[in-house]
Amino acid sequence: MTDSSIRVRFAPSPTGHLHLGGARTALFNYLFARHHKGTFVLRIEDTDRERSTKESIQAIFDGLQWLSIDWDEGPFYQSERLNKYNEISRLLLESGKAYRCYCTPQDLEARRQEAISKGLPPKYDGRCRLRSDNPPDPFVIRFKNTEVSEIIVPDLIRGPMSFNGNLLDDWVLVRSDGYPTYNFAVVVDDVDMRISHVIRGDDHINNTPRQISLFQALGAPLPKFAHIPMIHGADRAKLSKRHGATSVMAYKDMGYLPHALVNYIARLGWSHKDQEVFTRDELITFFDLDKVGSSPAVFNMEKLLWLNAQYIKGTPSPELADLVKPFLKTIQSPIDYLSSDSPPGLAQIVEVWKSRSRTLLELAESVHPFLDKEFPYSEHVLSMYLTKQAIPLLQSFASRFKEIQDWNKPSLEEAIHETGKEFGLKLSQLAQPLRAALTGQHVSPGIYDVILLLGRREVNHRIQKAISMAGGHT
RNA sequence: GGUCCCAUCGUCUAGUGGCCCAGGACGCUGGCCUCUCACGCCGGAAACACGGGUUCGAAACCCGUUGGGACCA
Repeated sequence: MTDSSIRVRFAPSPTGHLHLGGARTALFNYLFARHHKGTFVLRIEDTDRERSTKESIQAIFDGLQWLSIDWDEGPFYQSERLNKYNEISRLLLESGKAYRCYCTPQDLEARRQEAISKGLPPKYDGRCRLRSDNPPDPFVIRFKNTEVSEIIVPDLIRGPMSFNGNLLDDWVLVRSDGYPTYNFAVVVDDVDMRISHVIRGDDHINNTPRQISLFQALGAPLPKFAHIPMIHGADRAKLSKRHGATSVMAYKDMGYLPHALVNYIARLGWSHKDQEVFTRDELITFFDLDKVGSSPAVFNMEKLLWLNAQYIKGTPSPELADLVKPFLKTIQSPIDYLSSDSPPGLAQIVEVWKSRSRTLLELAESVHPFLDKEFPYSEHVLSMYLTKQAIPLLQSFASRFKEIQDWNKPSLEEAIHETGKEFGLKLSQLAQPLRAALTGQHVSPGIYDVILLLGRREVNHRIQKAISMAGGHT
């Protein structure tokens, strides 16, 4: 059941990757459509032949798909709708609402400079308006703008915005190569696709008065406008490449979960009471334009990281194991287990690490020593724990572990406890050298988890190796 | 330069004239938990850009200033 009156669109130009700002615009359109049971249209604005690429179109699809932002109609390509624009421009020409202009770019530029030097606004003077001849020279088609003193842009987010109508000129609808200009194609399509709400970045605000006058010339009903604020970098300028990763897919590669990213960008400019974490259904249920703010937001990686950690913790370990697989480093020397030790599954290893990882990349890094006999020892571990003094302790662990019949937590606890008694050391003084020997790091999950995961044979190997490293170190 | 937009803790935000000497979240920080590190839990520091109005009352409404941003060229 869709309410046919609500129709929105996401209309990216395929001139690069899908960036965070675009993704959020897409998301807001998507959420608005889903919330109101309307229709979400995807339209590719590829009339800029120089800059539009097939790769960019694919990048948009990939990004939206990864974020699970699906659309109902399209993708429509403006490059395939040239006939439509021609038809409309011909209609406009015939009804006298547009005219051919034969002024050359050079003339225009000269007149523009002149106007600027006289302190006048550099608008087209309309000199071709009255031309009735139709020479075979190149021409553009201009909109015959009817001057009004004021144009009001009604906006759902900011309220009415007032523009000085005298500053609008007879702008170009169709270029000399027959291609529509951005403002022309947008309006033709929004009318044709019966778009009810135009939700887009506020970098389009200044285009809106022109578009409104075209809607009116076309006798089409005005859609409702909602200009959402930009996402800025830390320097408060519009997010761009120099702010680092802005491509949605870069976040995939960095080990972010798509729902965490969606959750994060949803909360940039929009809020629902004090809630921070939302399921997709909650987003759809709670989202509406009246809760979208009007001031720009600064992108903050720390908060995204926190949200991602929340989502990682909340993901069932078997599922997380599948997600982390593409991030796993190549295993040089797989751990071999005794037949009595059942090799742990990736999910079990992930389980003990997921509250300690903020990204899948971190998770993969952490998990690696549990899959590979080859793992690095940190400097800190080498100098602090794998020293000559640690050798007797490690030897004691080795021999006590050898005695253990059933390789389980109670037996291990007892063995470690006995070792502690022997050396007069507390658990905290025992666990660190052992952890160092077993993982090469001074932080890890609980020591019993580590021991159980590695299995009897590997634990013994690692202790022996640590002993020899300690002997050769100092 | 012109046009337009924006302005609550460092950051994301709640706040729609009295519930606000401003609430939540990230980050920072003190503590608890504890074999380490996380997680979790409890606490803390931290903001209404400024100046005028309007009003019995202003973070909220109006005007101006300042600051930031976007678009156009």
